Amino acid sequence: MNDLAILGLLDGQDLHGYELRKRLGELPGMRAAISFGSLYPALARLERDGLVKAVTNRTSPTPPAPMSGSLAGELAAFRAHRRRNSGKESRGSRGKKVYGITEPGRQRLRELLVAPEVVDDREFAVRLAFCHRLSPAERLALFRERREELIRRRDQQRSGRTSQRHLTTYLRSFLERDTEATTADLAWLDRLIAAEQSSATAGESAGESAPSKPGGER
Amino acid sequence: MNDLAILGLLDGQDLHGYELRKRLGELPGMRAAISFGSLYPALARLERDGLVKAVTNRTSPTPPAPMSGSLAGELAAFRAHRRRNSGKESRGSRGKKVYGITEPGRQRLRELLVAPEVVDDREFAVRLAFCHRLSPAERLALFRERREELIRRRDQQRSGRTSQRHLTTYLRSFLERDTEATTADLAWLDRLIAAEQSSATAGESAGESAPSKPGGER
DNA sequence: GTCATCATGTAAGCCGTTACATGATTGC
DNA sequence: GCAATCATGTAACGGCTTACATGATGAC
Repeated sequence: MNDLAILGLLDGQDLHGYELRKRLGELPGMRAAISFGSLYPALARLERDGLVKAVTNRTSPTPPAPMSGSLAGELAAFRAHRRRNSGKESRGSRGKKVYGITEPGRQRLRELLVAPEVVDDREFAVRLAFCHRLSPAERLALFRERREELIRRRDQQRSGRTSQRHLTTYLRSFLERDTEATTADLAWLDRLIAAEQSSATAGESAGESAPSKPGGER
Repeated sequence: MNDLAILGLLDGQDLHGYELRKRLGELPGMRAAISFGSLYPALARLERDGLVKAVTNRTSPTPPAPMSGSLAGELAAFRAHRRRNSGKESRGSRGKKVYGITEPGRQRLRELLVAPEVVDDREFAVRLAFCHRLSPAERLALFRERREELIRRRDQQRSGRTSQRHLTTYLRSFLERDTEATTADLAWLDRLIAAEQSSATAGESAGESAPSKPGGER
């Protein structure tokens, strides 16, 4: 799941590890940000496999940081950089190691997005965050797979409630709420699928498969 | 979390590992049953620490298995048992190792139930399954802690939605549904807390702290 | 007598965490 | 200069999974 999230974020823009971790934490389904002890080795592995590569720290298309006019700081960093080693390696102007996704990385991202179902709810949330990289058909398949998982779960809850031996009131109440939540999730998913289908049909007649988003990428 | 679930289940009745695993899987919040490679070492550790102990396989107060009148089987098992070693060790009539909780184990269970908050949703579900072992005050504290966590989460969702950069429609839609779910969870929890408080008050006036269970003393 | 299931364990390996070590940058 | 924060890593450790090994029981 971490690989998926890392590649997904880097597909949007180049980032260095420290920043990447913050974004990872903001992603829905990634409640707690992963630790550096996990992130850096993961990045190293991805780089080794050629899925990401370190790039020079040219200003990103959409600079996320305030970049608060610290010209003096930039210059000092530049001097420091030259002091250490002049231009060798792909480290940015501040010693930050900025990563970008490669073409094999993008391919891998799509693979991970369409990979066989997983039961984990958080995994679905992460996939959803990057599913705009999929084709309409693949996206629909992802949604339908999720739908089947939720239906499976709801049925299990229903059958389980009757077969269950002596439940406490607390647990019974919880299970009711749980079923309710699953039902609501299912309704939401159905709306999502319906919207997707109609936009796919619209795209068909228009000759393009663009989601209903103005100013979409590309 | 596994320790909590194991101790909680054993507090209800004596069980052997194989059966325990099945029950663990049925517990809400324990979507996938843990593996044997995790369970047996855990049980060994708990036994070493004196929190559970192996007991002889006397018939449980509430026999869960069909116990389908296999008298011949029982006898054969008894013979097999005698063949191997006569009465040494606390193994039941079939080689099954049936565990029961000890007094220190019960104490540990209560410790785990009231232990400081965790963000994991599944952990709360497991605690809820066994919270009837807590005093009304402790239970209320558990609920309130959970409530604060949910409120924290909802506020974060609200602030996050505005600060978030370029969200895809998919993610935006998901976040809306997520907030909705959190709100509904919160409402449910509030009902639970209200019910708990009224039953506590009722118990107070009656001189006892009994939950609202029919058949309880006045 | 053989196969599925019940039942208990061990070993190797993956993946993630905490703790530690190091150094640059910036504000005061 | 000093502290806080940014930034990158390594090492030790823990927990869980898969795969493997073993054997009893019960159905046919």
